This record gives sequence, structure tokens and C-alpha cells, in this order.
Amino acid sequence: MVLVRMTITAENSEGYASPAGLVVDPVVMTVKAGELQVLLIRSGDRHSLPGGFVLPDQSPEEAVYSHLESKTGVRGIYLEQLKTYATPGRDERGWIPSIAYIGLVESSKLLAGDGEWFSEIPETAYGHDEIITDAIERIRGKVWTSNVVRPLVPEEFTLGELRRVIEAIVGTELDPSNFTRDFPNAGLVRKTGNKRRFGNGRPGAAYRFLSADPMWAPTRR
Amino acid sequence: MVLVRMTITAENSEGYASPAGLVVDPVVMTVKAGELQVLLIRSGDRHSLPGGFVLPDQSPEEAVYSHLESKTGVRGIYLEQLKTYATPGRDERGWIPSIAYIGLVESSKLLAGDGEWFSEIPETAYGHDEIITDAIERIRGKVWTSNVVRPLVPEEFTLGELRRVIEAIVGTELDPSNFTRDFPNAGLVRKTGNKRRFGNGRPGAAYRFLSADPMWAPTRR
DNA sequence: CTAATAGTGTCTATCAGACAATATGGT
DNA sequence: ACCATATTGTCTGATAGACACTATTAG
Repeated sequence: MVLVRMTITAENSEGYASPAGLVVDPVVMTVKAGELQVLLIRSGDRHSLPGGFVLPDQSPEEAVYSHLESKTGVRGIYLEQLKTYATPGRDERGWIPSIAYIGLVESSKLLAGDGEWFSEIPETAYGHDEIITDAIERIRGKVWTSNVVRPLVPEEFTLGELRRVIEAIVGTELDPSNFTRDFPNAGLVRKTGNKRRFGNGRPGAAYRFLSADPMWAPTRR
Repeated sequence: MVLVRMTITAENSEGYASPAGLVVDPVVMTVKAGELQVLLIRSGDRHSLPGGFVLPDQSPEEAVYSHLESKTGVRGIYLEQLKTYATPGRDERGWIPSIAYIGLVESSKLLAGDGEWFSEIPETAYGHDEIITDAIERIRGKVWTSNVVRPLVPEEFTLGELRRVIEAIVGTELDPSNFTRDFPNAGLVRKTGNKRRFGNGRPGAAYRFLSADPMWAPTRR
């Protein structure tokens, strides 16, 4: 039995074969039910990242925000370039490099019905499972020294609230007292002066992230 | 006066405009004369990274090694993907995304006459100066916690020798005694038992990197 | 009362920066 | 003798992990 596939091809004005297209794929993650989850859309009988083709004269950033919004309703988030995947055969449609991006968003920001959150990665199209694995690794590395998790907590939050989110991302439990002592020293958050209740226990001091824009903790050598 | 340019275009078998090509650009750096230097080739009246087009059915990695070797004679090095640059207008030849790579190599490995080392970045073509800036930042971040600098020292080296190389990369002086005390603790090198002279002073213990393959220091949280 | 969350304190081990002092080679 | 490199040691302050203990709220 022979497997037949339709592949797209392309040729440039000099007569050489060229990529059939350029796609962008956002790996958008959230923390929901105490777990790190990834935003995927249905793609035939499998699932895929909510990306798509870049148009001529469009920057990859424009394209990735546009596909993400039209397919899932997620907008106004920060996406950072992760890596480009262009191994031959990765995309069965043809020679189509994919530039992957990462971002975090509150799970409630999902508006359109096409997107769904997954904590276990289902079968994916276009080799998207490798991209997701890389994305999780990258996000884990940035949690301690940058304000990446900001979109996952309210404007004001307690340190316990923040700790639960970080625990979900890194996948391990953290000592609450050490976390309260140490995290504020990273220079990413400040006390607001307000109190805030999280769960049933004693209300705690409310904190804010210093900046809504991407920011690294000071004093990394 | 109107500036006229030939631009390459492409169309795929579905009738849509597609990238005119895909290029790969290696940022190969060395330490020479106590300075971090970048390998560039002449490109008309400017300079550029020794990269080029990816062929159909070729992986970007194959392509980047092949262009690097044919243009500069540099071979057998490790290249790591840095970032992809695809802003419209970046490459005046047309819609041509560039996947950039980084690598380090001993300056003596340059064989072909087309390549040259630069410590000050000259005027570059195709927006390559931005790529070079990003590459330098990335390499500086990896020096402490990985064995990236291995290609820049002999098989066996003294800690002072290694320190000079790292100083050149990060651009600051390091305390010799603290460096000898601390660097071996990172778990990337081991004493060989031999002695080695570097410069005119007292001979020191010779060290080797544990692995020739890319490796991170253990115990990063 | 108990359970849940918040916060302080304490102890120890490790690490980083500054820097003194000594050791071993060349010229 | 003097310079360059190598190495050990010492001090101090910061940091991280483990963990005891207290504080404040809901139910």
C-alpha cells in the first residue's frame, strides 16, 4: 500500500524551489486547576497550536497575534519567540518552517470556542508536541528571574497565591515560609499596602508586579 | 532620484505568495587578542555572516554547516539555534526569513580566505548587526553554567588560561583567586594530573572539560 | 475546636566578593 | 631582583533549605 499525500510546493522568480509558506505557532499556557495547561485547537482528528501562515509583508509577530486572536479570542498578551522548527518532513503539507512563540495568559481570557486547555498533551499535528515540550522547559527556566507569571495572577495578589501558580509551573512544592521571605527580594514585586484574602486563611499583604512589561530580576551576574 | 531594487518573489502551488527563500546565518565567534571577535565575509561593499540559502529537503542545520564550511573552511563545530529574523524589509532581496545560529571556534580553524575576524562590527548587509548583538548577549549568558567555551581552549588548559578567555567574552576582569577556587566547583572540568605553563609564571594544574558535547553545569534549580 | 493561610525567626551550609599571603616559574 | 602566573587562606555578607513557631481568619 502506498501512502499518497498532497504537498504544496513553491518556486521563486529565479526558478529555484522555495518554502511553500511560513507559519507561526503560539504556545499559550495557563495555570488552571493547579496544573500547567496548553491552549490547542482541533485540527481534523488531532490537535494543533493556534497558529497559521504569515502573509507577505507581514511580520511574524503580527501574524502570530492575529492567528491566536482569530482562533481562540486570546488577545493583548505578550509572546516571546521560542525557536524555529524547519526539519524536512515535520509538516506533511510541504516545506513550511514554523516559528514558535510562548506566552502565558489567565485561563478566563479564552473567548472563542475553537480553543481548549490541555494538561496532558493529546495527539498533535505538524510535530507540535516537540514544540510544546520545548516551551514548557523554557517557561520553567524563566519563572524565578523574570516577571513572566504576571499574567497568571490578579493585579494584586498574596505571595501564597503567587506561590501556587509557580508551583504549578515548575511542578514541585515550595516551602511557603522561604518563598514569602525570598521572592520579594528578587526585586520584581512590591507591597501595595492593602490586605487580601486567598482561600479561607489569614489575609495577607497584597503585592503587585513592578512592571507589566517583560522584565528580568536585577542583579543576575 | 528613485532607488530601484530587484526583489525575488515566490508563489506556491496553491497560488499564494510564499517566502522567496529561507536562509541560515551562523554567528561564529572566537577570542583573539583578548577580545571577542565575529567571523564575517565580504558581501559587496559590506560584510555579512557566512550563511546562505537552505535547499529543499535540507534541514537548516545541514545548510548552516555547509555554508559555513564552504565560505570559511570552519568545520566540525557545534552550532546552536539563536533566533529567527523575518521582519519585512530586513533582507532587501525579498521575503527571506533567516534562522541564526551561534558557535564558538578557535581562531586558527579559519581556513578559507573569504572569512575574517572582527572585534568591531563593520557595516553589515541584511541587518546582520542586530543578529550579532543578540548572539553576543546569548553567549555571555551561557559562559558560567555550560561548557560553551570549550572550543576556545586547548584540550588541557590552566584555570588562568580559561579565565582569560571568559574575561574576553564577558568583557570584565575576574578575580584570579576566586576563579581558581570557584570554577572547578561548577562540575564542568576536572584536573588531569598534569602541569602546564601559560605565559611566564608558575606552571599550574592542567584541567579538561568533562564533555566535548554541549553540557550544562549540574545543580541549576 | 480545627483547618487553612500568612508571616517571623533560627540554624546551617554554601557561595560570592575582596583581598592578603605564599609558591614557582621566567628574564 | 622583579615580574607573571598559580594557589591557598581568611573574612564578610548574601542566599537557600529545613523547619519551629506564632498570627489571623473561616467554619
